[in-house]
Amino acid sequence: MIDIKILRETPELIKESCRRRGDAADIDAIIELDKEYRELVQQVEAMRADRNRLSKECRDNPEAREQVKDLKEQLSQQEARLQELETQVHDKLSWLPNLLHPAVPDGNDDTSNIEIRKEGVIPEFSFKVKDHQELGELLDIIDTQRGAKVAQSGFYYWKGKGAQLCNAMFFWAQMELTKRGFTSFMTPCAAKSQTLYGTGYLPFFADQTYPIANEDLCLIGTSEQTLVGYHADEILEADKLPLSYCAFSPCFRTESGSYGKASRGIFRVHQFHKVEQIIFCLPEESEKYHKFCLENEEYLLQQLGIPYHVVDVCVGDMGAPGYRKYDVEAWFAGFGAYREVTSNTNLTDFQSRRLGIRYKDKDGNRGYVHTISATAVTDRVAIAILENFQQEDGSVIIPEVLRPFTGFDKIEAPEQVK
RNA sequence: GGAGAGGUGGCUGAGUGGCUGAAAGCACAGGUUUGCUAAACCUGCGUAGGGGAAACUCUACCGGGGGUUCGAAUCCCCCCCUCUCCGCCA
Repeated sequence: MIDIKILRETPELIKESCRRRGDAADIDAIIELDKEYRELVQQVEAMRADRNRLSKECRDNPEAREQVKDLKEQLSQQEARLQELETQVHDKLSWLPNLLHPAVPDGNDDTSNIEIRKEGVIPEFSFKVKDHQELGELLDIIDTQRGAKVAQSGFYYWKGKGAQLCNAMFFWAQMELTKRGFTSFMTPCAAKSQTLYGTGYLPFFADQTYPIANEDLCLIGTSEQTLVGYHADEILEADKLPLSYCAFSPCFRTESGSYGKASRGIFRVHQFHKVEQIIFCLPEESEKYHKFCLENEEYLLQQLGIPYHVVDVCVGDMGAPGYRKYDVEAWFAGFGAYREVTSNTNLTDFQSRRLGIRYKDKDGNRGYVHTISATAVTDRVAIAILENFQQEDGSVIIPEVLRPFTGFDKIEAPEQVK
């Protein structure tokens, strides 16, 4: 949610952000509505003051009662109009995207993202590489057929050593994050619409969510929703900040409108799994912690031995709630390209304002905290492991850091292939 | 699923029609006392919005919504949530 004061005092900031994002919101119309609202508020409050004053006289002066009755009738009409205006302004404000960091690149889609750095050595193979779908079938560790049979196309099974690999990776990532000061969570996998609204998923990504029939609940699209919502309507002690939380959860997304986009294998699916990093911090520190989360993402990939590059995400590829975003794209030998595995967004006060998450310092100063939302690892990282560490016979070498958790160092190819 | 209890400020908790934006305690902030810590005592202390240079003042808020009334935390209706007990169950 944009601070309405910015709208009143420096609307050009918001216009500029909307212009760069290609958002056609009519800012002047909102300002007009707000102006009308504020004028009416003054009127209504003056009338209420009169009403209250007269009411106090009523006990001793029965004549005042008639006056108050008249006044109340006028007042209720104005109050109805006021309510209407308030709702309109609020609805329009809900749709406004966040401001933009000045350095965010222009552009309409991911082709305009700017590579910041490249790490790791891209593996070379002396044989024809397989993609994860092929490997998954060959090794009997990914089953999309039965995922579709049991649930729907877009759902899948990890099986055997594939499942063990994922469990190991997700557990390891959480251990690494707790070493870096994160508190681990397991969260609800459903959240009410208010929580989704507060985190900015509604109204912007309404078509991406799975609602639960007959309930005011949706399956979570990410544990960001439940972790950020955790502190809704709370005032946090400034000297306890930052709060760093991580969680493992399934993530459910309808992916409506993205059919055909790199749909082979399990790269884009209706349910994936993720370890998430969330930080609540003071506004002046959000850039620092935004970078901190990026360091964590990179550290994890480095430890796994996966080559990647970091991109500065352009306006067109960034969601409305984002102020600045870095994506990490890992190398996928099967695709022969870098593809997104993690993303890291500084949401500034966009979520905290909607959710009412504030801080208070020793001097009694209050404000809205900033939130950072960043991926740590997802199934896609496991896919990158399969594709990058495959051997000629289709077997896959497990990264060393995961071996204490998998209990094996290789996913063997079946006998007939050898 | 059945039965009961309850939702008041950062927390605990009074409060059944106007003097209650809300007692008291805790916590917190400032001060006095003190060799240090502790304790004691005094003072202050809800949130949001509007007006004002300020003092101050106005409006709203006691789970949410509606109603009765000149006036509601308090009375009525609907909804939501939490807790306890019973049943069922991972």
